[in-house]
Amino acid sequence: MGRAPCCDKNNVKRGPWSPEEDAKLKSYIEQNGTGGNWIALPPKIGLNRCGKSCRLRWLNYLRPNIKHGGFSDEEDRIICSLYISIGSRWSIIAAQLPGRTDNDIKNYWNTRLKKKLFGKQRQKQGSRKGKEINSNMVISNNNNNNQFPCWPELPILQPIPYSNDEPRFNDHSSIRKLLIKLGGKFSDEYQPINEATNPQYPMDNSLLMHHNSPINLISSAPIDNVLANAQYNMDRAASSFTAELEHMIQNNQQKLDGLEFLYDQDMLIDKSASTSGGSMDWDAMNPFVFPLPPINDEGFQQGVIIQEGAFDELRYPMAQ
DNA sequence: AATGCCTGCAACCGCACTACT
DNA sequence: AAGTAGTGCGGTTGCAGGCAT
Repeated sequence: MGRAPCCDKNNVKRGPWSPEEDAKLKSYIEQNGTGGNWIALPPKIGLNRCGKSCRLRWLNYLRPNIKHGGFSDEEDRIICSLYISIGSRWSIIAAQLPGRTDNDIKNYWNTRLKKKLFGKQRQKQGSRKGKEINSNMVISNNNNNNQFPCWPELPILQPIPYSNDEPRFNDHSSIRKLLIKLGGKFSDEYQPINEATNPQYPMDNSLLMHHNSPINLISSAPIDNVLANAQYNMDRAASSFTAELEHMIQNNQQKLDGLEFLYDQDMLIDKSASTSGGSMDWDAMNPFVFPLPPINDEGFQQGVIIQEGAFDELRYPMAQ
């Protein structure tokens, strides 16, 4: 027995919103707020819409300070970096991009960035083609031990002016709380790297075990330290991303220029072994568990490092 | 000009989580 | 503790417009 639907789908309007509906919803929320109950909202306004639909319309389109389209290079870079690190957690990625919605970013990634990344983009010469996106991409030269990509410094976000009664995640503290809320993927308190030896070190077990291959996070090996320091569970994101990446790599005999770091590390994708069609061995996937920077009270102060030039192919897909 | 394909985006769907009773 | 309602989220779908043939 499934749960009761939130509304009678046969008796609510669906599909695109009319300007009149938009105006009603916007006007009401601006004056009265959501009242904390989206389900109860449509009848109050006289809208024959599902509450969820109203919420979505407001969040993705009507609320103030929403930006549509025109993603900047910096935003591209942040999206790519965050996707590589945390996967398709669009709400978290959106929290790093003021004015952007998770839906927008998701669409942008699925329709453009992903294709650019893997060279499938049609050679459509838009105005953005010639832009450089590498200016802030740096490789951590002092990270000799593991050559892990790390995060470029992300901009300190200014809160979006917003006065309604919904919780927002534009400040880093809220983001941090949100991340913690996401099932312990981040520890409640950042602990320095040397606390990796602490047996109480918080870590989701699913990161430790995969395919019955235990990963010793307590080891003194630098890579383990890095993993331990990551403090978050990457199993889902890594699985989806690496599966996708594996597929792409299989279909691109040529190395992905600029993404050599995905190949060059000792433990990276074993291309010969990855042709089985099955899932990758977790040990081989570990390199994709890029350490997300510890989230401290200042928010993301450290960033993923994307090798300089790593996203040239985003801009200049493999010419055919 | 007509047709079919492709792309981008808005909106929907269903599940998971949380709060409340 | 269990059930229910509301919310948030990621994945998917459907459609309109652009493009290629």
